[in-house]
Amino acid sequence: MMWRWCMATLQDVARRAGVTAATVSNVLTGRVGVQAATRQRVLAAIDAVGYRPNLVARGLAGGKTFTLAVVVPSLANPFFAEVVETMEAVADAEAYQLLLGLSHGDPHHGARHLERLASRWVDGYIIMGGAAPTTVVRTLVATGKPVVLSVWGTDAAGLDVPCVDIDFRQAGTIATQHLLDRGHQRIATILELPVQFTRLDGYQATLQGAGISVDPAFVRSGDSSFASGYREARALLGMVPRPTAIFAGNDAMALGVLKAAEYLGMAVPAEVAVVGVDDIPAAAYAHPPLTTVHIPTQELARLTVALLFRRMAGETLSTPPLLATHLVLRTST
Amino acid sequence: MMWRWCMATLQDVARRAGVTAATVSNVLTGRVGVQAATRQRVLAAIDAVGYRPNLVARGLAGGKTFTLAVVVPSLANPFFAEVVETMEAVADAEAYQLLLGLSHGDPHHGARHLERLASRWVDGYIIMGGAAPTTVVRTLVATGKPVVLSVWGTDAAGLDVPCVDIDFRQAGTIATQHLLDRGHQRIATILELPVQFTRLDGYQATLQGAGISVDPAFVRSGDSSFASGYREARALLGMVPRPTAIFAGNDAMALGVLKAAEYLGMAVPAEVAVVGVDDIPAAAYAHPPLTTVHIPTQELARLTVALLFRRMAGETLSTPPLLATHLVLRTST
DNA sequence: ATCCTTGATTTATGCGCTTAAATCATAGTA
DNA sequence: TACTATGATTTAAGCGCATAAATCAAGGAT
Repeated sequence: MMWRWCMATLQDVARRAGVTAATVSNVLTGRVGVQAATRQRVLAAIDAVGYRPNLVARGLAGGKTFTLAVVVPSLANPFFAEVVETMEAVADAEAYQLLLGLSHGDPHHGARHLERLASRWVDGYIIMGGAAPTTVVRTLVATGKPVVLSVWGTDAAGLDVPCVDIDFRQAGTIATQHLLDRGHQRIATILELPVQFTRLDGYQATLQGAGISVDPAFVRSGDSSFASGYREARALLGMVPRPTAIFAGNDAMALGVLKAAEYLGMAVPAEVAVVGVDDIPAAAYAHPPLTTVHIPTQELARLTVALLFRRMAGETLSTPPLLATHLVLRTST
Repeated sequence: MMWRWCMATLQDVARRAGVTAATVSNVLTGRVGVQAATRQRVLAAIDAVGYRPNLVARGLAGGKTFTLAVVVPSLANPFFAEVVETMEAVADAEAYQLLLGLSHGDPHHGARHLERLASRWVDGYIIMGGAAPTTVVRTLVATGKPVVLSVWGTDAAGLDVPCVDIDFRQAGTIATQHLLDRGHQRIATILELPVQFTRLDGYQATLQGAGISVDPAFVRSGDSSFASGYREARALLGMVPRPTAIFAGNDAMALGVLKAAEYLGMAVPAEVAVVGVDDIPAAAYAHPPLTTVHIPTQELARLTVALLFRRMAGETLSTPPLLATHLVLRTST
């Protein structure tokens, strides 16, 4: 027989207090009234033996594990790291803990996580950034388990799940409009497609709104990495006529653009203006400090967890409005 | 009665295969031999009903939860984020999942996490960067539960726990020696004390080894943030005579130093050389790209989890040698 | 004094699984 | 043929807790 690290059990407390386990359970849960005197004895016994409820047993008996699953593409991305950080704080305040699942970029990996998480009877699921295939999410939702998606993108529409998301179209609009306001006419963009499609949409609409036709050659595709930002910027800045401003789909790529400009000896923002999206800490330290569209990560995290709790409480809820972004003006534009 | 999201149970499988639950359990665990024919029927039944073992019940019955606790100061720090990322991958390969606990900088908060994690019967604990008070760790260890510390610093010596750590003294030596090699004589440092004490030690020893006396005014104290690096660098670079090189205890502060130099219009590395510690992604994007001492986060994560698994398997192990660091030469020196 | 109501406490059962011990079938030995 | 050893399968018990149902003890109304 495997040895258990002997912690005191309900039985131990009950014996010591001269009552039955059920009574102890009652004072603990408060579901059923207990006389003041016995409650005192029980409480005394509890801290006499140093009793701590066993959440495994409690989970099996009650069907509630006080665990939230958070499935995320990666923590190497500071955006997700920050969001998870805040989610943990919010969950913690409600005595929940997070079971972490990383897809490391492979949705099927995320799917395997979900399967195992289901075996664990987690109380609710948060799935972010396409960390699992939509079909898998659909079947998970079909089981009736509480699920909330976050930064899921466009294909969440068909799903019957609340999805907390950022208004990335607005981000594209804000960034592009800002560059227009600065007097730029030839504005290029580097985006990870199709993920950042809405950003492209905002970009295109804004240009067209200003009566500027979108040059397909000015729309480049990256993979959200610094390296791809650098590579595409090198390409863009070598064109004739070259763009005078670049809107990058995220800050990592924008930093790559800055580096490319530096490499080419082009002054920022004099010769080329750069704007990113995210507002990661490194953006502020960049050279020059990066103008970027701030994404409200904390608000996103808080809202996501809050919705999940409401869903767990039985509410049927719908997708909330997209969270607004705003420009953080620094000196790269 | 609370409703369970009805998943198939062992009973269902057993009924369908015409055997008892124990037999199904036997084919699942493989602990006891099962005849090939019945095994086939059981396996067929399993995927006929779509059975998934219930890890909660399994945990209660078997005392093993396939869960690892990871208690970390913060994910906002990219160092920890990267480590956790790798730990997750390693644990995942062994079918373990991570229960995340963040102390958000307050060890007592970490302690509360540990307490709750104990109630969950997690199979093992990884505690990093002083995310819980040493005394609490000591009592946890005393219960016999598998614990491995990581980047714990000096006060782990008294504890009877393996502690995976980085040779930060070496990091200090490498950085300082590199600056000496570059011909610098007046080398200042910005460190978070007492956490980064060993770095200071390496710094001092190296200077003394070179016959240079350590000027106390050149040793400044920061809090590992960009802002503190900036602030202290402003102070240092205003001194007469001013230092010609600055060794920052981590990259965030080093980036602050770079920014301060830029603000003061001082060329890097011509007028002041800067070296950091960590090798975070942003270091490569900095202006100029930051020379820094690389910390092997992946190796750290892998080794920590590997040790924990060995400890969980019953081995009694001791603290492994400190992990070596190495210089990443970029253009800030 | 009797009955009923109300609230406190206990009894009993089960959550889904593991596992030691018991039972059963089969083949091998004398 | 009877008997034992071997391996497959089942039975039984329990992990620690929650909870519905049963029991018990008072207190209030009649």
